[in-house]
Amino acid sequence: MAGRRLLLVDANSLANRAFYALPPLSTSKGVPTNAVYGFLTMLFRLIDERQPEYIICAFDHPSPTFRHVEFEDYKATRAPSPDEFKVQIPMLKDALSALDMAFVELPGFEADDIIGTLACKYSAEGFDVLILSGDKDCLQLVGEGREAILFVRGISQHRQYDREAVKQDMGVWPEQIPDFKGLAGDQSDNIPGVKGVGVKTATKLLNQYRDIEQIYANIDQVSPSRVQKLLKDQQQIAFLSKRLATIACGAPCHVDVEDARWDGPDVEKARDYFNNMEFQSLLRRLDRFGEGSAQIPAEVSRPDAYEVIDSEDKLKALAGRIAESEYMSVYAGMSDIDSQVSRDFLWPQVFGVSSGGQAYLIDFRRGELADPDSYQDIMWKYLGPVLQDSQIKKSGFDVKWLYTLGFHKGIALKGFGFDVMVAAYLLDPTRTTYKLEGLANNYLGEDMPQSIESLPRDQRTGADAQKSHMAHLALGSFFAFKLADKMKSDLETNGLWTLASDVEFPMIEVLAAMEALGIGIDLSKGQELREEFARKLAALEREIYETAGQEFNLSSPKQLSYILFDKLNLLPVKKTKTGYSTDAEVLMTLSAIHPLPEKILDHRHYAKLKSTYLDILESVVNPITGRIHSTFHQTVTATGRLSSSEPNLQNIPVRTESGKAIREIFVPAPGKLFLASDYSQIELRVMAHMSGDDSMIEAFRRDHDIHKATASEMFGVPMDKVTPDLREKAKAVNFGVIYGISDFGLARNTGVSREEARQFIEAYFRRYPLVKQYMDDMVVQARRTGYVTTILGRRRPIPEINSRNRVRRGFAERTAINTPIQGSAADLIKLAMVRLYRRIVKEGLRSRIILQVHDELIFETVPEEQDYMMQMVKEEMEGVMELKVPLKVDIDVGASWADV
DNA sequence: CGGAATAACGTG
DNA sequence: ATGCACGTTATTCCGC
Repeated sequence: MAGRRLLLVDANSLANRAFYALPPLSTSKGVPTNAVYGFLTMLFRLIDERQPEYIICAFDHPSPTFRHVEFEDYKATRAPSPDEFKVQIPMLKDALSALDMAFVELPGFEADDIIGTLACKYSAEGFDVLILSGDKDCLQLVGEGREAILFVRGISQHRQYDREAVKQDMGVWPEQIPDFKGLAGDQSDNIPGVKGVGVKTATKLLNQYRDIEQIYANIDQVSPSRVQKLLKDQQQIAFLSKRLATIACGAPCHVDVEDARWDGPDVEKARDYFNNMEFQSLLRRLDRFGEGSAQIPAEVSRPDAYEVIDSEDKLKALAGRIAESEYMSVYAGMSDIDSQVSRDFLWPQVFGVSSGGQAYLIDFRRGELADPDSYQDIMWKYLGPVLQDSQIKKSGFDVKWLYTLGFHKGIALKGFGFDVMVAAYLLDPTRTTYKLEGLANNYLGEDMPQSIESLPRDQRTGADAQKSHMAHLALGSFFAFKLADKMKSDLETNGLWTLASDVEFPMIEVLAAMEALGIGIDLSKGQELREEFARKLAALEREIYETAGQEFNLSSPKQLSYILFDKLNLLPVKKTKTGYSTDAEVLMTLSAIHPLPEKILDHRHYAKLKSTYLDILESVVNPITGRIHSTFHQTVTATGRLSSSEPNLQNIPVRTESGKAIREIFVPAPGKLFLASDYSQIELRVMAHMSGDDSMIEAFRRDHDIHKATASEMFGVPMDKVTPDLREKAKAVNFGVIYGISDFGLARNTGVSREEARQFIEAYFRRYPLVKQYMDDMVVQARRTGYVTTILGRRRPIPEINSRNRVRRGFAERTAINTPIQGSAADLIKLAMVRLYRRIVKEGLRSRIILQVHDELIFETVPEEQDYMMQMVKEEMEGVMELKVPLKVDIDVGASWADV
């Protein structure tokens, strides 16, 4: 039985998180407000979700704590808070007063201690205690009747912790955390810990012995002996560290919980306060407090709280209800695990729809609708009109799939204004998966019924799994609806709403259209080429076996390694994790002293092209359309680029002759043409713009060959005296700079000495000083805010930027330099695609976008539109945004992909 | 036998 | 230690 809910808030840590997670918001008079605003946003979110009856906010007291008395260096490594933060603490207390919320502070104690004391006391009295904080310190308080909720990654996501979750995350149980810090220390609080004992050792020890006391009681059995000695030598420090890390549960803090009962804000006072602080969105939210959670029926979170639609009558009635409510949310998951629906363009047989606060499961697998030949017609007959009615506002999860199905039927869906999957990607493009259940947990703190895919293989059969999956699909539409509401405000607070509504959401339809149309393929030409490659490979294989003196598996690096380095005694060039490397670079080096490596390279080249692009042709050609329908993924890359798969059409060969032969297989439909348009040097142009470097901007404005111009600058020679060799070197530096290169990397790539490479880079930055400045700025921005942004405000978190590990930090720094460049280029081409798509639709053109390859668009067009398209596409792409440098687009038309 | 890890290589 | 972002292939390895 659930007790009364008490929410304990670590106000300082939450405000601190808000301060660093949000941009420096301020009132029109310049008073900083981001910490207060973020704090309230997070608090309100929790109140919405958990509806606590009692709320107490705890503040750190500015006086020294008992920990400072015991250990004067406590928290000594911590930088003092900036003034912009400090001034917001009193403001925050005013805010709480205005909201009629209780808060406490206590001389000599930190907020943690107050929370610990109250948490222990009231959980013992039968309250359900919820601890809200911005850092992990509070996790040690989790236990029977005490849960913690931590905000992670900015202010938009949070995670709830019970005992199990703490163990999973930290490796030890909550009550062991002080022991853990006693051993491993805590850099952020300057708790020393036992020197020489790290996270791993501490976890191991504590899983073996319950706590530090037990460890020392059995100290002679502790192994290895190195650890035993460290522990013996530093016993005092270990115990001191544990005391410092232990949150007090006996602070002299006397709060009567009844004084902390919270029945909602004093709306008048709160309105005045929010007006003063210019918190527009919170003002709007204020009105919602009165309504409570009435808009969301409580029973919908029960797995059976949905209505099954399994007859034509019910479907008809549902369509009517949707039309009346003017709002719907859709969630189509796989109806079963091995379903081929995506490949055959069939509407799923089971899917969830939600409208007017009610969840529905439309089920075409049983009852009178269960006819595989007609169910789609029935589906479109009743739902087609609502899906095409732009007046009925829609949201959903992974809407692109539905768009694709619609397009395949020749139907254009209308009214979709929000996609939860894409929104989640914008809020955090570095997630590995975007599954609805994970998002519901992270952003709403709610658990969904499990989908069949999320169950282990051996549990996927059976009635329970089916039941759960059906509930997942039906309620999924409702969770998508709730998430859309929540995420919209998250997007707004993070400055991502324009990007979402102007680019990414409209992009969904563009991609769906591309996928549905696909690209034409000359299968017989493909088979010919495949046979030709097979013949070449067979010949090479014979030669190789002869040269090597034996047969072996050519595609096994391990066996090749034996041949090269053991049998032929060639000298290894570099190592991999498991042995000697045989990659192209190594083979290139070795080809100077032996004939075999070059043949291997040749073989690898043909083998790669044949297996990756030719052997799979039949399996990826759709039997109905006869074309290849790749999937374009909008939520995969960390930078904002698209990716493509099944097959990947973004890495079709182009650099070699035999590679180009593969491009000839891709052909326009009869009577049509390909038109290709690519941005010239878009990343360098973006870098010139963002850095504001005059010399580089000037070079682009004069339309100079940029690598030549760079060579001229770097080597101090006139443009007409730049040799091809100097140009190549400058080109390598130009590319290297975009990636955050080192002298070592440049040397390895160009073949010059490291010292020479260092001089190149130095010369480069001397001539383009603002480029250097820009790179430094990106790293600083990442360090300060934890993320970097692109031209349209797309964000990428860079969590490792402050890592103590040099290698990780190095990667993070290069990522911080590269992402704004690569990501801004992605922004620009996506915006251009949306505009081009709209123009094509509006002007009724017969041309279509069929592919995007990062800086290049491929269209299928007709001869009558060729001239217009060439001019129009160029104009839209070059004019997509006014930068400090012109954008330049090259356009070509041809009868195959190889021709353009 | 199936899945994960590894090495290699195609593209921008 | 050592240049960014991806997806696909074949082999090898591990555990059932």
